[in-house]
Amino acid sequence: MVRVKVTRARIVDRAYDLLREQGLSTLSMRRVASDLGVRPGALYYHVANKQELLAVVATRVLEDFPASAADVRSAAEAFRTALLSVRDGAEVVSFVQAYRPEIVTPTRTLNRLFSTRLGPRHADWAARTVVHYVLGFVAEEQNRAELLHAGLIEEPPAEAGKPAEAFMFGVDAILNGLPRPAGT
Amino acid sequence: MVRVKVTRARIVDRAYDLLREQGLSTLSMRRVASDLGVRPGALYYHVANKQELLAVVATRVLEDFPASAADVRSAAEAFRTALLSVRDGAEVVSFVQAYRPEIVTPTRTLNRLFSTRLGPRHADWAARTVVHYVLGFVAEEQNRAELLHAGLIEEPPAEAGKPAEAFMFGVDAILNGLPRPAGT
DNA sequence: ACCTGAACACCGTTCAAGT
DNA sequence: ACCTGAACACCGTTCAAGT
Repeated sequence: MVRVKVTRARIVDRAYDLLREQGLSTLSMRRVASDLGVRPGALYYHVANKQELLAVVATRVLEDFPASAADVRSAAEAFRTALLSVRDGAEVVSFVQAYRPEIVTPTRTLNRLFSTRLGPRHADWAARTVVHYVLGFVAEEQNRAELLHAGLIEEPPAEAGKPAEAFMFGVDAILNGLPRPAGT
Repeated sequence: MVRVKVTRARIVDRAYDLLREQGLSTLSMRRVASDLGVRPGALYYHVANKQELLAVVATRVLEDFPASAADVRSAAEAFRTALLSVRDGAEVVSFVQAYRPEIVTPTRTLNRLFSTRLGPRHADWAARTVVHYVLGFVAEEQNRAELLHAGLIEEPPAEAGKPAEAFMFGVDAILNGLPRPAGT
């Protein structure tokens, strides 16, 4: 690559593109550095470490998530879409959620949506339930895609076809319970 | 360590103990080898690669999950307990779920439990919803614990105190819907 | 202020050669 | 059959020294 001036913004740009196109396994500090035509140590003048870089990248992954989603179903769907816009998006966001929870903006949006009908404690739990479900669902989708891409597996995603339908089934379950409810 | 004969079983034992005590970041092929007093390459005579090893370790993590859970709530709780019995348990199982889904036995147990009141398609989706939720929930718990242990974070788990209660709130939501239901 | 050079302490995996 | 020696192609991070 061309070796222009290295800036924090260019580091993040390159890291984001690397993640989008090649996935988490190719997103290394050394690779970002060499793509920018610079030695690995140079990056540490602009970012504290890899985790901080990942946190900023996660922010970008979630940046076109509509903060003003009208309802929980569409918020969940938009969250999944944002995660799928990048390879290994769920894994990155999942990690960042532990490291810097405030970066996972869908949690706040969901919290607000639930607050209209639940108390603060339950709204918080409900928001986190949806977030955990979405991250778990998409993580499996993407992990399988990566393994398939790496040739370490060959089956198509189990029952294939309609992951969007299976996904929404889970969201609806959280909201309204499973079809034909019955306790325990 | 003592350098007895290396066997597949001893490799798995050491890997499992390493995971339990030190977490995924210390579980390396080289570390397992040196603990067994052997060169890294020797392991590859007994296991194909690290992923296969992780799959076997995941089996052990889930081995005291009671296959005969009586209801979904206690199955979910037992699943979470099994994941928590080892550091980074959720991350390992989450990966293995994409690599070898059949190893994640709670999916089958849940499927069976749901089959008594749902058709096969919905029972499958319902089981996967619970599995995704549990993996997402525990992954956050454990990631935060690891970051805290590494000194990369210092807050206690957000609202602390009762993760078990928050966890069950989510399980109950999936089963019966949120408190005071209301579509979308 | 910003970057290089060079090191430190690691990875997973392969494979000829030894026993 | 099982393991060593040694390599290949990597990691993240630090830090004196240069400009």
